This record gives sequence, C-alpha cells and structure tokens, in this order.
Amino acid sequence: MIRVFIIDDHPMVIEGIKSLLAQSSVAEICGSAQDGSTALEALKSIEPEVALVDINLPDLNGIDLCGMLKKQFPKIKVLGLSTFKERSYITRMISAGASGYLLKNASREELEDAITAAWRGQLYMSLEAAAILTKPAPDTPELPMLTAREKEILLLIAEGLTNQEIAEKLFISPLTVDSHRKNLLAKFGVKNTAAMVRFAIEFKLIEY
Amino acid sequence: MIRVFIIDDHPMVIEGIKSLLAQSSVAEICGSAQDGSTALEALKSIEPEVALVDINLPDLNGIDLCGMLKKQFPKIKVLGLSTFKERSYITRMISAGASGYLLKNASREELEDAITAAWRGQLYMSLEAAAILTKPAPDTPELPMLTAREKEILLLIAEGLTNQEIAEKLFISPLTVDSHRKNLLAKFGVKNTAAMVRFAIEFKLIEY
DNA sequence: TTTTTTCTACCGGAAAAAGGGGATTTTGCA
DNA sequence: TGCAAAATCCCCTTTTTCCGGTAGAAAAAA
Repeated sequence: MIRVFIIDDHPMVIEGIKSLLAQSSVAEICGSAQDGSTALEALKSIEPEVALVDINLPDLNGIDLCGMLKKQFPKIKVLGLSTFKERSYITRMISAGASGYLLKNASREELEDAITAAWRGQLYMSLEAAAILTKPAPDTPELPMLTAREKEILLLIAEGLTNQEIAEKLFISPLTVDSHRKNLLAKFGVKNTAAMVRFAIEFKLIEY
Repeated sequence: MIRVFIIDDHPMVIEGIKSLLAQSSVAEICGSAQDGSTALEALKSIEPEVALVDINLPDLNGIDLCGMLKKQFPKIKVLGLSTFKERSYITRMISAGASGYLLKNASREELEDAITAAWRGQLYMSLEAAAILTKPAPDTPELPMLTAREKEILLLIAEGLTNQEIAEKLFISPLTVDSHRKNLLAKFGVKNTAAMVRFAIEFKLIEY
C-alpha cells in the first residue's frame, strides 16, 4: 500500500480523495493538511510516499510548497492537484519537482494510476494535462525564474511602492531595491514597470 | 432526512460531500451528476429537496443551470457551490434563484446548516460569502469611469509604452499623453503607473 | 444657449526610474 | 572547502514620470 498525504484547503476534496481511495488496494491516506505550514509540520512525523498538493493554498502556493517539500523531504513524490489546466501551472509544478499533475475531475483509476506512477518514480500526466503540454505551439515567452527576494520586491512594486518605500519596508538600501528592480526588468525583458506588472499578473507570478 | 442531489464535475468533490454527509442525521445524498444536462435528466426521476450546484460545469455554468432548475423543478432548493468567493458569482447565483452560496472549504457543520436552511426556505450564506456581500462600499473602491481616450492610453501604458511613444502612435503631443496619464492616476487614486496597471487589470478595465 | 466634459496642449520643477557599469558579503550546495 | 548564485551596496547619467497648476477648442449635456 502506498501511503498518501493530502494537502488541500477544501475538506470536501480531502474527504473525496479519502473516499475514492477507501476501497483501493494500491494506496491509503496517511494524513492531510489544509495549508502549507501545517503540512510541513505534519510531514516531520508522518512519512508518506506520495503527497497530493493543491495549487491553491491559503498560505503559500502549491508550486512553492512543492519546492519546499522536495527540499526537506526528497523521498516524497509530489503530485500537483488543481481544478485548472493552465499550461503555466503544469510546467511550473513539474519544474518545482512534482512527479505529475492531476486535475480534480480525475476518476478513481486516474488517481490510482497517478499515485502508483509517482511512487515508481515515473512522471504522470492526466490526459488533459498531457494534451495541453503536447498540443499548443509554445509561443509563450519563457517566464522568468525569480528569486524569493525578487518576488517580494516585485509584489511591492506592483502595489505602487517606490524604491525608497520598499527599502524602508525591507530595511535595505534604496540602491539595493533599484538593483533588484533592474534585474527584474532584465529578466522580464521589458523596459518599464508598467509592462512588468502586466506580465507578472499574466503569468500569475503575483496576485491581484 | 433531507434528500440532496450533487452536481459537480469533480468526482472528488462529490465523494467528499458524500463522505461528509455519510454519518449525518439531517441529510443524505440521493444522487449526483457531473454536468448540467445529465443532472436535468436525472432529476426527472429523482426528486431531491436540495441540489448542490457547482458554479463551474463543463457544459453550462452553474448560474444558468440554477435558473433552469428553478424553472423546471421549482420545489428544489438550490445551493451554489464554488471555490471562488467572487462577489459577482454570489449575487448572480442568488438572483438566479439559489437559496444560498457555499464555499468548497466548508466544514461538515456548514454543509449541514446550509442544507437545512435551504430546505426550510431560508437563505444561507457561508460566513465568508456573507462578509463579501455585507461590505460593498469598501470592497468596491469605486472603479473609475474612464473616457474612451483614457482607456486607449491606459492600454498603451500597460503595454510599456512611454508618453513619447504613445504620442507618436496617436499623433498627439506627449504633453497631452502626460495629461491623460495624470488624470488616470487621479481617477485610480494611485501614485504611480505600476499600481494603476494592477488596479486596471483587477477591475478588468484592461485585458492581459 | 449656457454649462460641463473631454480632448487637447503647455510650463517649471521635483522625484523617480532606467541604463550601465562595479563591488562586497552571504549563503547554499557540491 | 570552495565555487556560484544571490543579495547587498555604490557610482554616474539620462530619461521618464509625477506634481502643481493653466487653458483653449470641441463636443455633449443641461
């Protein structure tokens, strides 16, 4: 039996997966959490083989959580879980170290397949997710890899703060903020903040 | 026992609700469907007292389905079900005849409360949904009325063009563009372009 | 017809951002 | 331990935006 841990803020979904796997002979639920931080805490004692991670969590997003999970618990295979079949979600989840991407409309079979595949070390893609990854010509400009600090500053920029104000908030020099800003512009390949904010929202790097 | 029918395209959610209500003494699941048309078909024979309707369905959206349900089966009380707590969703669902709005992160108690309230003919709102509905003024910081020209310029600003470039594109003076920019900032009540772009996207004044 | 709004245009000055460098310390990871 | 990446700080120059006004012509509303 493959031990599975669920991280999703919706009790309904947690209960749903539990129920779907109740009579399963391949997987069993060993625990669940409704947000990232309690999940990270719980996983110290519970040691599942597979973790189902929702993309949308209250405290931190599933992609970041996936990265943290893989870092702290490299043995755990992570499966992305979401309602949305957006390309960027899937690719970012995979590049964060996930072993697959599962839509919430998955059937019991798909769920079991995904878990076993992940457990074996394979990469699982639901049919729909695979279709998205293989079909459309990716004319999408590569979304920049941002550091944690850059994300932080990008968020404050999008909120309308100036370098000076950001510097005060983060207790660093305005010059440093400006450096980050310049790096951000370079990474995004744009020439001013307005375009960058739009881009960042488009690629869901920042909330709004 | 209140008979409940679930319409949601996610088996996980259906199973979740079933599981949550398995030991319930107030409600029981009498059936489920994964899309609107099969639901309408199934409801001809099954006659539930309450229907849980997801906002996002593959064939038609939950709001339209709610309207059709209330028309064909006026006795059935409809409860909207969604991950999203967007104001428009809630209000549109209610005006379509729903007896309440339930978020998918609802607990067993909330679920039971919602079902019983709906069954009694009351209007149920989850705490979060109610919070959104009751504070309209602060929630909607009057989205600015923009003139056609202003929208045009806002769009170009969001694309990263400078006043100079916009002026060339529209065959007007850069000073004029700057005037519009200033008016836009004033209307949005923000102090720089970055914040304005974010606002504009938030209020769907510009696409991205 | 008067009034208001919108679009247009301008000025001077301050503030911030953008462009293009360089340099040092932390920190994570091999 | 030692490298590479990230974060930090600094310089200078130019460009652009922001702020505070003013103001005329045209179009729309009263």
